[in-house]
Amino acid sequence: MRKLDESLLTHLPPFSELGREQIREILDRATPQRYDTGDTVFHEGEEAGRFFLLLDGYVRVVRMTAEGEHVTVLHIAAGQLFGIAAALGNERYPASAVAASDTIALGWPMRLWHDFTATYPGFAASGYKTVGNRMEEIHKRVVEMATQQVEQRVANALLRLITQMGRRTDAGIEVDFPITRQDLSEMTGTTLHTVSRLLSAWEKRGIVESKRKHIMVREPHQLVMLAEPAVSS
Amino acid sequence: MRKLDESLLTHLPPFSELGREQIREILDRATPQRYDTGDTVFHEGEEAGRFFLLLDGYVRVVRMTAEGEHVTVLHIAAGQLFGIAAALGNERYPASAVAASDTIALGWPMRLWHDFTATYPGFAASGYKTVGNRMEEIHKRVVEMATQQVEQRVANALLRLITQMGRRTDAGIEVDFPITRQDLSEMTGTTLHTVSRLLSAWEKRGIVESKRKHIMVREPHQLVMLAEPAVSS
DNA sequence: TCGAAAGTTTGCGCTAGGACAATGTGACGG
DNA sequence: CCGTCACATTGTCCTAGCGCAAACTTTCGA
Repeated sequence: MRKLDESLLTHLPPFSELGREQIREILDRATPQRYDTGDTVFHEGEEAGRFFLLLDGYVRVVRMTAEGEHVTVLHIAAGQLFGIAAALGNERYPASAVAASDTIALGWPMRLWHDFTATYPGFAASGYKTVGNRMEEIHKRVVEMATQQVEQRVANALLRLITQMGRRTDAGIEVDFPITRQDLSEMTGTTLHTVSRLLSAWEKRGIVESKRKHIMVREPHQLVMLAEPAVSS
Repeated sequence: MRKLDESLLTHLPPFSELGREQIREILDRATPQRYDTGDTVFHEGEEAGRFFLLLDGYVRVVRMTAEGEHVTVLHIAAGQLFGIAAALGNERYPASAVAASDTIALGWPMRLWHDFTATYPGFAASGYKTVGNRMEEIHKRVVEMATQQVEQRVANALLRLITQMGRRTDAGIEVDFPITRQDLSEMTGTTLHTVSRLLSAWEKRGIVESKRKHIMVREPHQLVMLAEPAVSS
Protein backbone atom coordinates (compact mmCIF):
# COMPACT_ATOMS: atom_id res chain seq x y z
CA MET A 1 0.00 0.00 0.00
CA ARG A 2 1.38 3.36 -0.93
CA LYS A 3 1.86 6.04 1.66
CA LEU A 4 -0.84 8.57 2.29
CA ASP A 5 0.00 12.10 1.30
CA GLU A 6 0.38 14.68 4.04
CA SER A 7 -1.65 17.21 2.10
CA LEU A 8 -4.73 15.15 2.99
CA LEU A 9 -4.67 16.54 6.50
CA THR A 10 -2.71 19.76 6.54
CA HIS A 11 -5.64 22.11 6.08
CA LEU A 12 -8.15 20.25 8.27
CA PRO A 13 -8.95 21.85 11.65
CA PRO A 14 -7.79 18.97 13.85
CA PHE A 15 -4.35 19.09 12.25
CA SER A 16 -3.94 22.62 11.04
CA GLU A 17 -1.56 23.62 13.82
CA LEU A 18 0.75 20.69 13.26
CA GLY A 19 4.03 20.42 11.42
CA ARG A 20 4.86 18.11 8.55
CA GLU A 21 6.52 15.45 10.69
CA GLN A 22 3.69 15.33 13.15
CA ILE A 23 1.20 14.83 10.37
CA ARG A 24 3.44 12.12 9.00
CA GLU A 25 3.37 10.31 12.36
CA ILE A 26 -0.38 10.53 12.48
CA LEU A 27 -0.84 9.29 8.93
CA ASP A 28 1.51 6.39 9.47
CA ARG A 29 -0.72 5.11 12.21
CA ALA A 30 -3.93 5.49 10.23
CA THR A 31 -5.74 2.75 8.37
CA PRO A 32 -7.53 4.02 5.29
CA GLN A 33 -10.75 2.30 4.36
CA ARG A 34 -13.32 2.46 1.57
CA TYR A 35 -17.03 2.08 2.21
CA ASP A 36 -19.70 1.66 -0.41
CA THR A 37 -23.01 3.48 -0.16
CA GLY A 38 -25.04 1.80 2.56
CA ASP A 39 -22.07 0.11 4.27
CA THR A 40 -21.98 0.37 8.02
CA VAL A 41 -18.77 1.79 9.45
CA PHE A 42 -19.69 0.82 12.99
CA HIS A 43 -22.78 -0.32 14.87
CA GLU A 44 -24.61 1.25 17.77
CA GLY A 45 -23.63 -0.44 21.01
CA GLU A 46 -20.51 -2.01 19.54
CA GLU A 47 -17.28 -1.61 21.45
CA ALA A 48 -15.72 1.66 20.31
CA GLY A 49 -12.43 0.31 18.97
CA ARG A 50 -11.57 3.03 16.49
CA PHE A 51 -12.20 6.65 15.70
CA PHE A 52 -12.34 8.05 12.20
CA LEU A 53 -11.73 10.98 9.97
CA LEU A 54 -13.97 11.20 6.94
CA LEU A 55 -11.78 11.98 3.93
CA ASP A 56 -14.39 11.82 1.22
CA GLY A 57 -18.12 11.22 1.03
CA TYR A 58 -20.88 11.45 3.59
CA VAL A 59 -21.81 9.46 6.66
CA ARG A 60 -25.18 9.19 8.35
CA VAL A 61 -25.40 8.76 12.11
CA VAL A 62 -28.34 6.51 12.83
CA ARG A 63 -30.06 5.10 15.88
CA MET A 64 -32.49 2.23 15.85
CA THR A 65 -35.49 1.75 18.10
CA ALA A 66 -36.49 -1.49 19.76
CA GLU A 67 -39.09 -1.86 17.01
CA GLY A 68 -36.48 -1.59 14.29
CA GLU A 69 -37.30 1.92 13.14
CA HIS A 70 -34.36 4.04 12.04
CA VAL A 71 -33.84 7.61 13.16
CA THR A 72 -31.11 9.67 11.55
CA VAL A 73 -29.48 11.85 14.15
CA LEU A 74 -27.13 13.83 11.92
CA HIS A 75 -24.95 13.77 8.84
CA ILE A 76 -21.20 14.10 8.67
CA ALA A 77 -19.31 15.66 5.79
CA ALA A 78 -15.75 15.14 4.58
CA GLY A 79 -13.06 16.60 6.82
CA GLN A 80 -14.82 15.78 10.07
CA LEU A 81 -13.93 13.39 12.84
CA PHE A 82 -16.51 10.78 13.79
CA GLY A 83 -16.84 7.79 16.06
CA ILE A 84 -15.02 9.75 18.74
CA ALA A 85 -16.76 7.98 21.61
CA ALA A 86 -13.65 8.28 23.75
CA ALA A 87 -13.95 12.05 23.70
CA LEU A 88 -17.19 11.60 25.64
CA GLY A 89 -15.98 8.90 27.96
CA ASN A 90 -17.94 6.21 26.14
CA GLU A 91 -16.75 2.64 25.80
CA ARG A 92 -19.27 1.92 23.07
CA TYR A 93 -20.53 3.76 20.03
CA PRO A 94 -23.79 5.46 20.95
CA ALA A 95 -25.11 5.27 17.39
CA SER A 96 -24.36 3.57 14.08
CA ALA A 97 -22.48 5.19 11.23
CA VAL A 98 -23.62 4.37 7.72
CA ALA A 99 -22.01 5.55 4.49
CA ALA A 100 -24.54 7.79 2.73
CA SER A 101 -22.40 7.72 -0.39
CA ASP A 102 -19.23 5.93 -1.39
CA THR A 103 -16.74 7.19 1.14
CA ILE A 104 -13.16 7.01 2.27
CA ALA A 105 -12.19 7.30 5.91
CA LEU A 106 -9.06 7.05 7.99
CA GLY A 107 -9.34 5.03 11.17
CA TRP A 108 -7.17 4.95 14.27
CA PRO A 109 -7.29 2.68 17.33
CA MET A 110 -9.30 4.45 20.01
CA ARG A 111 -6.46 4.36 22.55
CA LEU A 112 -4.59 6.82 20.31
CA TRP A 113 -7.29 9.39 21.02
CA HIS A 114 -5.69 10.10 24.36
CA ASP A 115 -2.20 10.18 22.84
CA PHE A 116 -3.31 12.54 20.10
CA THR A 117 -5.12 14.93 22.42
CA ALA A 118 -2.15 14.96 24.77
CA THR A 119 0.51 15.27 22.10
CA TYR A 120 -0.80 17.40 19.30
CA PRO A 121 -1.72 21.00 19.98
CA GLY A 122 -5.14 21.97 18.72
CA PHE A 123 -6.28 18.40 18.20
CA ALA A 124 -8.25 18.15 21.44
CA ALA A 125 -9.80 21.58 21.05
CA SER A 126 -10.85 20.78 17.53
CA GLY A 127 -12.40 17.49 18.59
CA TYR A 128 -14.39 19.09 21.36
CA LYS A 129 -15.46 21.85 19.05
CA THR A 130 -16.84 19.18 16.75
CA VAL A 131 -18.75 17.69 19.66
CA GLY A 132 -20.05 21.14 20.55
CA ASN A 133 -21.29 21.77 17.04
CA ARG A 134 -23.11 18.46 16.97
CA MET A 135 -24.63 19.10 20.36
CA GLU A 136 -25.88 22.42 19.05
CA GLU A 137 -27.33 20.79 15.97
CA ILE A 138 -29.13 18.12 17.94
CA HIS A 139 -30.53 20.74 20.30
CA LYS A 140 -32.02 22.45 17.29
CA ARG A 141 -33.50 19.17 16.14
CA VAL A 142 -35.18 18.68 19.50
CA VAL A 143 -36.64 22.17 19.42
CA GLU A 144 -37.87 21.68 15.86
CA MET A 145 -39.47 18.36 16.61
CA ALA A 146 -41.14 19.81 19.68
CA THR A 147 -42.54 22.92 18.05
CA GLN A 148 -42.80 22.66 14.29
CA GLN A 149 -45.15 21.08 11.81
CA VAL A 150 -44.00 18.33 9.51
CA GLU A 151 -43.73 20.61 6.47
CA GLN A 152 -41.44 22.98 8.34
CA ARG A 153 -39.30 20.18 9.67
CA VAL A 154 -38.81 18.67 6.25
CA ALA A 155 -38.01 22.09 4.79
CA ASN A 156 -35.48 22.66 7.56
CA ALA A 157 -33.91 19.26 7.06
CA LEU A 158 -33.55 19.89 3.36
CA LEU A 159 -32.08 23.33 3.95
CA ARG A 160 -29.56 21.85 6.35
CA LEU A 161 -28.64 19.24 3.76
CA ILE A 162 -28.01 21.74 1.00
CA THR A 163 -26.07 24.15 3.21
CA GLN A 164 -23.87 21.50 4.76
CA MET A 165 -23.63 19.01 1.95
CA GLY A 166 -25.03 20.71 -1.11
CA ARG A 167 -23.48 20.85 -4.56
CA ARG A 168 -24.04 24.05 -6.49
CA THR A 169 -25.23 23.58 -10.02
CA ASP A 170 -26.46 26.09 -12.55
CA ALA A 171 -30.06 25.17 -11.79
CA GLY A 172 -29.84 25.32 -8.02
CA ILE A 173 -28.29 23.44 -5.12
CA GLU A 174 -28.40 19.68 -5.10
CA VAL A 175 -28.02 17.31 -2.17
CA ASP A 176 -24.61 15.80 -2.80
CA PHE A 177 -25.44 12.18 -2.08
CA PRO A 178 -28.22 9.80 -3.03
CA ILE A 179 -31.19 10.38 -0.77
CA THR A 180 -34.62 8.77 -0.72
CA ARG A 181 -37.97 9.97 0.64
CA GLN A 182 -37.50 7.34 3.29
CA ASP A 183 -34.15 8.85 4.32
CA LEU A 184 -35.70 12.28 4.63
CA SER A 185 -38.57 10.88 6.67
CA GLU A 186 -36.11 9.24 9.05
CA MET A 187 -34.45 12.61 9.55
CA THR A 188 -37.70 14.37 10.37
CA GLY A 189 -39.79 11.82 12.21
CA THR A 190 -42.47 11.41 9.59
CA THR A 191 -43.38 8.89 6.88
CA LEU A 192 -42.00 8.55 3.38
CA HIS A 193 -45.53 9.15 2.11
CA THR A 194 -45.79 12.54 3.68
CA VAL A 195 -42.34 13.50 2.43
CA SER A 196 -43.30 12.38 -1.05
CA ARG A 197 -46.45 14.51 -0.95
CA LEU A 198 -44.49 17.53 0.26
CA LEU A 199 -41.84 17.19 -2.41
CA SER A 200 -44.51 16.77 -5.08
CA ALA A 201 -46.23 19.92 -3.90
CA TRP A 202 -42.97 21.85 -3.80
CA GLU A 203 -42.03 20.59 -7.23
CA LYS A 204 -45.34 21.88 -8.61
CA ARG A 205 -44.47 25.27 -7.16
CA GLY A 206 -41.04 25.17 -8.77
CA ILE A 207 -39.18 25.19 -5.46
CA VAL A 208 -37.48 21.83 -5.84
CA GLU A 209 -36.83 19.36 -8.60
CA SER A 210 -36.27 15.72 -7.92
CA LYS A 211 -35.57 12.48 -9.59
CA ARG A 212 -35.15 9.13 -7.91
CA LYS A 213 -32.60 9.52 -5.12
CA HIS A 214 -31.76 13.08 -6.15
CA ILE A 215 -33.15 16.29 -4.78
CA MET A 216 -32.27 19.71 -6.09
CA VAL A 217 -33.45 22.93 -4.55
CA ARG A 218 -34.14 25.59 -7.18
CA GLU A 219 -35.47 28.28 -4.87
CA PRO A 220 -33.70 28.08 -1.50
CA HIS A 221 -35.33 31.29 -0.40
CA GLN A 222 -38.81 29.90 -0.92
CA LEU A 223 -37.79 26.92 1.14
CA VAL A 224 -36.61 29.19 3.94
CA MET A 225 -40.07 30.74 3.97
CA LEU A 226 -41.66 27.33 4.29
CA ALA A 227 -39.26 26.43 7.07
CA GLU A 228 -40.46 29.28 9.25
CA PRO A 229 -43.42 28.70 11.50
CA ALA A 230 -46.64 29.95 9.99
CA VAL A 231 -47.28 33.57 10.85
CA SER A 232 -50.76 33.93 12.25
CA SER A 233 -51.36 37.69 12.21
CA MET B 1 -18.53 34.85 54.21
CA ARG B 2 -17.44 31.65 55.87
CA LYS B 3 -15.30 29.15 54.07
CA LEU B 4 -16.88 26.33 52.15
CA ASP B 5 -16.30 22.91 53.56
CA GLU B 6 -14.18 20.49 51.56
CA SER B 7 -16.59 17.67 52.14
CA LEU B 8 -18.92 19.37 49.68
CA LEU B 9 -16.79 18.15 46.82
CA THR B 10 -14.74 15.18 47.96
CA HIS B 11 -17.13 12.49 46.83
CA LEU B 12 -18.25 14.10 43.56
CA PRO B 13 -16.89 12.54 40.37
CA PRO B 14 -15.07 15.63 39.05
CA PHE B 15 -13.08 15.87 42.26
CA SER B 16 -12.98 12.36 43.63
CA GLU B 17 -9.38 11.78 42.61
CA LEU B 18 -8.11 14.93 44.26
CA GLY B 19 -6.42 15.55 47.56
CA ARG B 20 -7.58 17.83 50.34
CA GLU B 21 -5.35 20.75 49.37
CA GLN B 22 -6.39 20.62 45.75
CA ILE B 23 -10.03 20.71 46.71
CA ARG B 24 -9.23 23.62 48.98
CA GLU B 25 -7.69 25.53 46.06
CA ILE B 26 -10.72 24.84 43.93
CA LEU B 27 -13.18 25.88 46.61
CA ASP B 28 -11.30 29.08 47.36
CA ARG B 29 -11.80 30.17 43.79
CA ALA B 30 -15.51 29.34 43.73
CA THR B 31 -18.36 31.74 44.19
CA PRO B 32 -21.36 30.16 45.86
CA GLN B 33 -24.74 31.43 44.82
CA ARG B 34 -28.38 30.84 45.77
CA TYR B 35 -31.16 30.80 43.19
CA ASP B 36 -34.86 30.79 43.93
CA THR B 37 -37.23 28.60 41.97
CA GLY B 38 -37.64 30.13 38.56
CA ASP B 39 -34.47 32.21 38.66
CA THR B 40 -32.32 32.12 35.58
CA VAL B 41 -28.70 31.15 36.16
CA PHE B 42 -27.65 32.14 32.67
CA HIS B 43 -29.34 32.95 29.37
CA GLU B 44 -29.10 31.29 26.01
CA GLY B 45 -26.74 33.23 23.76
CA GLU B 46 -25.13 35.11 26.64
CA GLU B 47 -21.36 35.18 26.80
CA ALA B 48 -20.27 32.11 28.72
CA GLY B 49 -18.44 33.77 31.57
CA ARG B 50 -18.75 31.09 34.23
CA PHE B 51 -19.24 27.38 34.67
CA PHE B 52 -21.08 25.84 37.58
CA LEU B 53 -21.44 22.93 39.88
CA LEU B 54 -24.91 22.31 41.23
CA LEU B 55 -24.64 21.69 44.96
CA ASP B 56 -28.29 21.43 45.80
CA GLY B 57 -31.57 21.57 43.93
CA TYR B 58 -32.45 21.09 40.28
CA VAL B 59 -31.80 23.07 37.13
CA ARG B 60 -33.71 22.99 33.86
CA VAL B 61 -31.90 23.53 30.58
CA VAL B 62 -34.22 25.43 28.29
CA ARG B 63 -34.17 26.74 24.75
CA MET B 64 -36.54 29.27 23.36
CA THR B 65 -37.87 29.46 19.82
CA ALA B 66 -38.18 32.62 17.75
CA GLU B 67 -41.89 32.55 18.64
CA GLY B 68 -41.16 32.52 22.34
CA GLU B 69 -42.05 28.89 23.00
CA HIS B 70 -39.94 27.11 25.58
CA VAL B 71 -38.45 23.67 25.07
CA THR B 72 -36.83 21.90 27.97
CA VAL B 73 -33.78 20.04 26.75
CA LEU B 74 -32.80 18.29 29.97
CA HIS B 75 -32.68 18.50 33.75
CA ILE B 76 -29.62 18.63 35.93
CA ALA B 77 -29.43 17.18 39.42
CA ALA B 78 -27.19 18.10 42.35
CA GLY B 79 -23.56 17.08 41.99
CA GLN B 80 -23.36 17.79 38.29
CA LEU B 81 -21.41 20.37 36.36
CA PHE B 82 -23.34 22.68 34.06
CA GLY B 83 -22.75 25.68 31.87
CA ILE B 84 -19.54 24.08 30.69
CA ALA B 85 -19.64 25.74 27.29
CA ALA B 86 -15.86 25.94 27.16
CA ALA B 87 -15.64 22.15 27.21
CA LEU B 88 -17.29 22.26 23.81
CA GLY B 89 -15.43 25.20 22.38
CA ASN B 90 -18.40 27.54 22.77
CA GLU B 91 -18.04 31.21 23.58
CA ARG B 92 -21.69 31.49 24.49
CA TYR B 93 -24.17 29.40 26.41
CA PRO B 94 -26.16 27.33 23.92
CA ALA B 95 -29.22 27.24 26.19
CA SER B 96 -30.60 28.89 29.31
CA ALA B 97 -30.39 27.40 32.77
CA VAL B 98 -33.35 27.94 35.09
CA ALA B 99 -33.63 26.84 38.68
CA ALA B 100 -36.41 24.24 38.88
CA SER B 101 -36.34 24.44 42.66
CA ASP B 102 -34.48 26.58 45.14
CA THR B 103 -30.86 25.73 44.42
CA ILE B 104 -27.30 26.40 45.41
CA ALA B 105 -24.49 26.35 42.90
CA LEU B 106 -20.79 27.07 42.85
CA GLY B 107 -19.52 29.16 39.97
CA TRP B 108 -16.05 29.63 38.55
CA PRO B 109 -14.78 31.99 35.85
CA MET B 110 -14.76 30.09 32.57
CA ARG B 111 -11.04 30.61 31.99
CA LEU B 112 -10.41 28.32 34.94
CA TRP B 113 -11.93 25.45 32.99
CA HIS B 114 -8.68 25.08 31.09
CA ASP B 115 -6.62 25.37 34.27
CA PHE B 116 -8.74 22.79 36.04
CA THR B 117 -8.69 20.29 33.20
CA ALA B 118 -4.94 20.71 32.84
CA THR B 119 -4.14 20.64 36.55
CA TYR B 120 -6.50 18.25 38.25
CA PRO B 121 -6.45 14.58 37.30
CA GLY B 122 -9.86 13.16 36.53
CA PHE B 123 -11.52 16.54 36.22
CA ALA B 124 -11.41 16.68 32.43
CA ALA B 125 -12.49 13.07 32.01
CA SER B 126 -15.37 13.61 34.37
CA GLY B 127 -16.48 16.72 32.52
CA TYR B 128 -16.44 14.99 29.17
CA LYS B 129 -18.24 12.03 30.62
CA THR B 130 -20.97 14.43 31.70
CA VAL B 131 -21.15 15.77 28.18
CA GLY B 132 -21.33 12.24 26.87
CA ASN B 133 -24.20 11.33 29.14
CA ARG B 134 -26.15 14.38 28.09
CA MET B 135 -25.49 13.66 24.45
CA GLU B 136 -26.83 10.17 25.00
CA GLU B 137 -29.91 11.50 26.72
CA ILE B 138 -30.64 14.00 23.98
CA HIS B 139 -30.21 11.32 21.36
CA LYS B 140 -32.88 9.33 23.13
CA ARG B 141 -35.13 12.37 23.17
CA VAL B 142 -34.76 12.75 19.41
CA VAL B 143 -35.57 9.11 18.83
CA GLU B 144 -38.60 9.31 21.12
CA MET B 145 -39.93 12.44 19.50
CA ALA B 146 -39.46 10.91 16.07
CA THR B 147 -41.11 7.59 16.78
CA GLN B 148 -43.42 7.69 19.77
CA GLN B 149 -46.92 8.87 20.52
CA VAL B 150 -47.55 11.66 22.97
CA GLU B 151 -48.69 9.31 25.73
CA GLN B 152 -45.50 7.31 25.51
CA ARG B 153 -43.34 10.41 25.46
CA VAL B 154 -44.98 11.84 28.54
CA ALA B 155 -44.70 8.49 30.31
CA ASN B 156 -41.01 8.33 29.40
CA ALA B 157 -40.40 11.88 30.55
CA LEU B 158 -42.05 11.16 33.87
CA LEU B 159 -40.09 7.95 34.30
CA ARG B 160 -36.87 9.81 33.63
CA LEU B 161 -37.85 12.43 36.19
CA ILE B 162 -38.53 9.92 38.94
CA THR B 163 -35.41 7.86 38.25
CA GLN B 164 -33.07 10.81 38.04
CA MET B 165 -34.70 13.21 40.44
CA GLY B 166 -37.33 11.24 42.30
CA ARG B 167 -37.91 11.15 46.03
CA ARG B 168 -39.02 7.84 47.45
CA THR B 169 -42.01 8.02 49.74
CA ASP B 170 -44.11 5.28 51.27
CA ALA B 171 -46.80 5.81 48.65
CA GLY B 172 -44.54 5.83 45.60
CA ILE B 173 -41.89 7.98 43.97
CA GLU B 174 -42.44 11.70 43.75
CA VAL B 175 -40.81 14.20 41.42
CA ASP B 176 -38.50 16.08 43.75
CA PHE B 177 -39.24 19.61 42.58
CA PRO B 178 -42.36 21.59 41.76
CA ILE B 179 -43.51 20.73 38.27
CA THR B 180 -46.53 21.92 36.30
CA ARG B 181 -48.42 20.36 33.37
CA GLN B 182 -46.91 23.14 31.32
CA ASP B 183 -43.39 22.08 32.33
CA LEU B 184 -44.10 18.50 31.36
CA SER B 185 -45.53 19.62 28.04
CA GLU B 186 -42.38 21.63 27.32
CA MET B 187 -40.32 18.51 27.92
CA THR B 188 -42.35 16.40 25.52
CA GLY B 189 -43.39 18.72 22.74
CA THR B 190 -47.08 18.72 23.46
CA THR B 191 -49.62 21.01 25.14
CA LEU B 192 -50.44 21.38 28.79
CA HIS B 193 -54.00 20.32 27.97
CA THR B 194 -52.93 16.97 26.64
CA VAL B 195 -50.63 16.40 29.61
CA SER B 196 -53.48 17.25 31.95
CA ARG B 197 -55.77 14.76 30.24
CA LEU B 198 -53.12 12.05 30.40
CA LEU B 199 -52.41 12.62 34.07
CA SER B 200 -56.12 12.62 34.84
CA ALA B 201 -56.54 9.33 33.03
CA TRP B 202 -53.53 7.82 34.79
CA GLU B 203 -54.80 9.06 38.11
CA LYS B 204 -58.13 7.31 37.53
CA ARG B 205 -56.20 4.12 36.90
CA GLY B 206 -54.25 4.60 40.14
CA ILE B 207 -50.90 4.89 38.38
CA VAL B 208 -50.11 8.42 39.50
CA GLU B 209 -51.38 10.84 42.07
CA SER B 210 -50.98 14.55 41.67
CA LYS B 211 -51.70 17.76 43.36
CA ARG B 212 -50.86 21.20 42.11
CA LYS B 213 -47.16 21.24 41.14
CA HIS B 214 -46.59 17.79 42.57
CA ILE B 215 -46.60 14.49 40.77
CA MET B 216 -46.18 11.16 42.49
CA VAL B 217 -45.93 7.88 40.65
CA ARG B 218 -47.62 5.07 42.57
CA GLU B 219 -47.12 2.32 40.01
CA PRO B 220 -43.85 2.84 38.17
CA HIS B 221 -44.20 -0.50 36.48
CA GLN B 222 -47.53 0.45 34.95
CA LEU B 223 -45.93 3.60 33.68
CA VAL B 224 -43.15 1.58 32.07
CA MET B 225 -45.79 -0.37 30.20
CA LEU B 226 -47.35 2.82 28.94
CA ALA B 227 -43.97 4.10 27.88
CA GLU B 228 -43.41 1.22 25.52
CA PRO B 229 -44.70 1.54 21.98
CA ALA B 230 -48.06 -0.15 21.54
CA VAL B 231 -47.70 -3.78 20.57
CA SER B 232 -49.84 -4.44 17.52
CA SER B 233 -49.88 -8.23 17.32
C1' DT C 1 -34.33 -8.46 -22.93
C1' DC C 2 -37.12 -9.36 -19.21
C1' DG C 3 -38.40 -9.70 -14.45
C1' DA C 4 -37.83 -8.40 -9.92
C1' DA C 5 -36.68 -5.08 -6.61
C1' DA C 6 -36.34 -0.58 -5.02
C1' DG C 7 -38.09 3.78 -4.98
C1' DT C 8 -42.12 6.93 -5.76
C1' DT C 9 -46.80 8.71 -6.24
C1' DT C 10 -51.50 9.24 -5.04
C1' DG C 11 -56.08 8.32 -3.19
C1' DC C 12 -59.00 7.56 0.82
C1' DG C 13 -60.46 7.19 5.47
C1' DC C 14 -59.56 7.83 10.15
C1' DT C 15 -57.88 9.42 14.54
C1' DA C 16 -54.49 11.47 17.78
C1' DG C 17 -54.10 15.33 19.67
C1' DG C 18 -54.05 20.43 18.97
C1' DA C 19 -56.97 24.83 19.24
C1' DC C 20 -60.26 27.19 21.58
C1' DA C 21 -62.99 28.06 25.45
C1' DA C 22 -65.00 27.95 29.81
C1' DT C 23 -64.95 26.63 34.49
C1' DG C 24 -62.89 25.01 38.66
C1' DT C 25 -59.52 25.26 42.64
C1' DG C 26 -55.71 25.92 45.63
C1' DA C 27 -52.26 29.54 47.22
C1' DC C 28 -50.86 33.79 48.55
C1' DG C 29 -50.63 38.86 49.38
C1' DG C 30 -53.00 42.71 51.16
C1' DC D 1 -60.85 37.09 54.99
C1' DC D 2 -61.12 38.09 50.36
C1' DG D 3 -59.58 39.00 45.73
C1' DT D 4 -56.47 37.74 42.41
C1' DC D 5 -53.46 34.91 40.08
C1' DA D 6 -51.45 30.78 38.78
C1' DC D 7 -52.49 26.27 37.84
C1' DA D 8 -55.61 22.56 36.48
C1' DT D 9 -59.62 20.24 34.30
C1' DT D 10 -62.76 19.16 30.81
C1' DG D 11 -65.72 19.66 26.81
C1' DT D 12 -66.20 20.42 21.82
C1' DC D 13 -64.52 20.85 17.40
C1' DC D 14 -61.39 20.22 13.70
C1' DT D 15 -57.44 19.02 10.92
C1' DA D 16 -52.57 17.50 10.06
C1' DG D 17 -50.76 13.77 8.83
C1' DC D 18 -50.61 8.65 9.46
C1' DG D 19 -52.09 3.96 7.98
C1' DC D 20 -53.40 1.28 4.33
C1' DA D 21 -53.55 0.17 -0.36
C1' DA D 22 -52.74 0.20 -5.11
C1' DA D 23 -50.34 1.58 -9.11
C1' DC D 24 -46.46 3.45 -11.44
C1' DT D 25 -41.43 4.03 -12.77
C1' DT D 26 -36.67 3.46 -12.79
C1' DT D 27 -32.76 0.53 -12.14
C1' DC D 28 -30.25 -3.44 -12.33
C1' DG D 29 -29.06 -8.26 -12.44
C1' DA D 30 -29.81 -12.64 -14.72
